[in-house]
Amino acid sequence: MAVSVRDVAAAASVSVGTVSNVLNRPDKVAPDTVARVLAAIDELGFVRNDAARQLRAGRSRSIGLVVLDVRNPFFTDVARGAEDRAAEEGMTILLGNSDENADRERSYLDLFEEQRVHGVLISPLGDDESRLQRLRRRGTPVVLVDRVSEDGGLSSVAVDDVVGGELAVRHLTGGGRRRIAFVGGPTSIRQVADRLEGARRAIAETSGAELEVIETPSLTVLDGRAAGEAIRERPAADLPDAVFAVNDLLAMGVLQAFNMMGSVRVPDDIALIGYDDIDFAAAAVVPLSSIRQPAWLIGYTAVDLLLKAAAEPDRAAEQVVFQPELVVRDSTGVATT
Amino acid sequence: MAVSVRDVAAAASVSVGTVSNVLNRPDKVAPDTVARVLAAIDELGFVRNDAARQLRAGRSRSIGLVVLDVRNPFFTDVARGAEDRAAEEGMTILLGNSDENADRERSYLDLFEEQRVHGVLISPLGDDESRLQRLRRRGTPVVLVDRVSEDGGLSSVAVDDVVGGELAVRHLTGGGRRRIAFVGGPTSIRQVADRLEGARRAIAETSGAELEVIETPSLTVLDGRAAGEAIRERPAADLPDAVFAVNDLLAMGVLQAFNMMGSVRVPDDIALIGYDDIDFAAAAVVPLSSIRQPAWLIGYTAVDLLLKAAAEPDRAAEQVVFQPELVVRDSTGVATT
DNA sequence: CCTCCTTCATGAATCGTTTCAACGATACGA
DNA sequence: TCGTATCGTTGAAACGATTCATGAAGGAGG
Repeated sequence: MAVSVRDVAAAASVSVGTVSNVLNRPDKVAPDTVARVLAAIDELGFVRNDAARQLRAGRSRSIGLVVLDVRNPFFTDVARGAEDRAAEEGMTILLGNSDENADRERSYLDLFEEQRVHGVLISPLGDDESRLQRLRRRGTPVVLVDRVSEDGGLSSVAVDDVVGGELAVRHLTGGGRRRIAFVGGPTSIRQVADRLEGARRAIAETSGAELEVIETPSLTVLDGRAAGEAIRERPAADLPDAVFAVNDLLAMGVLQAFNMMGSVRVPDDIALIGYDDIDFAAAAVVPLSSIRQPAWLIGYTAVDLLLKAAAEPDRAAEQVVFQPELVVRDSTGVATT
Repeated sequence: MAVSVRDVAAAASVSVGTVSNVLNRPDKVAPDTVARVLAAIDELGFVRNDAARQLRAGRSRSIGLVVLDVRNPFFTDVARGAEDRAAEEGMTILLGNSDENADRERSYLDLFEEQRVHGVLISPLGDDESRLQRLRRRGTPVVLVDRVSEDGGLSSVAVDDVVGGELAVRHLTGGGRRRIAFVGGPTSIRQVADRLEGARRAIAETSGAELEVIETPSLTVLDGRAAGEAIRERPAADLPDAVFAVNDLLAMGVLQAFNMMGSVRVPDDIALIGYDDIDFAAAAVVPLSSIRQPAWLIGYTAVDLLLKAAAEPDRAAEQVVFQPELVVRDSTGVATT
């Protein structure tokens, strides 16, 4: 049933070595031999067996990518960037979705290690890098995505989330807002903690400004909606005058909650800013101000780093940090009433 | 560097065969031998080489899944269902995103075939099943997802899209709407064509009802928004009184366009219904009526069929068809003015 | 005519795991 | 005491592609 190089070799009356050469270094083989082998391949319907290839090569030609949430467009954009860079080298991305769940994260790492992937890109859940360090020691390059290494032991490609948080809140205070609610969580996720830290710094530099933290269980539209509803229910005197949502998904949820009863107007009553600048953000009912991160570029660069690390195993860990950018839209605009 | 069963065997003073048995059939090995081998594995940090395993086994323990759009929550739900069923068998899902692009679809199929995946689940782009038929003839089971096989040659798990289209439009006409716009495309995608067919049938049974088809280049929020804007610009006399969007992403886009200027009220001026019933639908500014499909179950069932087909290669192709369900929310509700 | 290159092709060895026929040891029943 | 199960273990063969040392054939230069 299965057609192997051996069968192709027989059909083309050459040796298996020659078939392999046709496949991998056609220039080293006489043109008419190439043609003959190709014809045999075509006729027999030969398809390379990747497992055998990998076994021989020692490493697979895939790169594992573990993200926190596939449904977040930010991560699909990162994945796309990674895929594009990998494709340039004829490699593939294996996408794993940890869904902010430690067990799932671990099982993907185990899987990738058994697969002898070329390397692992990961947007990790907690702060424990020991598992990743071990992986790296054993010879699998690891690059942190959207997150800086705690102790600099691992390479990373990230955006400065503290600066991002500062940008967001400074924009709000600059627009005259003073009672700011930070919506996001869990704070065990580094990105959340950093953006909060940035928010605090921006608050500290404005007299009279205060920050209220509303922690959410995770970073989805539904959590945002719940948070938004909780805010909406408050007595008017208790309302914040601005909300900084730690990502756009949450922000969209908050916006939906505010809009639902028409009770809270954005930006008139409450200004709203998100983070990530996903496509949906611009297309929201009230176009959403946000902090843009170069998602595609992050993925692209991460693979780049990974390939370099794979080529020179002794290379020191390298940190690439991009700067976030404020994108102003209606949701933090001048009151339109 | 690399630790193999051979090293483990040496460290535990047993044969390689025994190590393999400990890994795969621990009950066939004496308890203290198991312990000794496990200790050696742990000490040496042995990790199975999946490539070698696969090579020996002839097939990988992964299942390839090609979807039209990873960003569509419907497909991530399908993927999740597939993943859950696969996990029950200790298998893995390889997720490929064709992005409605034939080249990408083809390259994923090639990749999966080289990987000797256990089978392929695919939500195919066009109507050409020959590539898939060939794959199947060569021994890789194929199951169509969210789509019925043209000639019954391939197994499939789908939802009756014609019925779904009928349900949607009948609901609109039942609410008194007569000038209905169908938004969706390209019609080369079977799901789109079928839902349109259903819409036409429902129109035919209502006197005075008419259907206008507004074709979109693809099925994204942005396309929906563009279509919505085009409708909004029309003179009032030319407006439809209902829109059936072929999926929720489009519907959300249409809704955003309608809301943006406040010029078109949903459902007062125009009723709107989508398809898929994604989470966002319920959470939209105007909660969206939609046609629910059992996404998770589709994925789960598809893997189930695949596994059966893999177990008995001569099994006849099997078609599973689920029925769609109408979910009524505000967007088609009674006018609230 | 001989030597030295270059170009092509060969086929055995290799990667790491699993499988399976075979075997030694121990126990059991007759 | 002698078969005969049963249990645990062994080690070689196999999976299929790639690599690489080896060598054959042909051409150029002297």
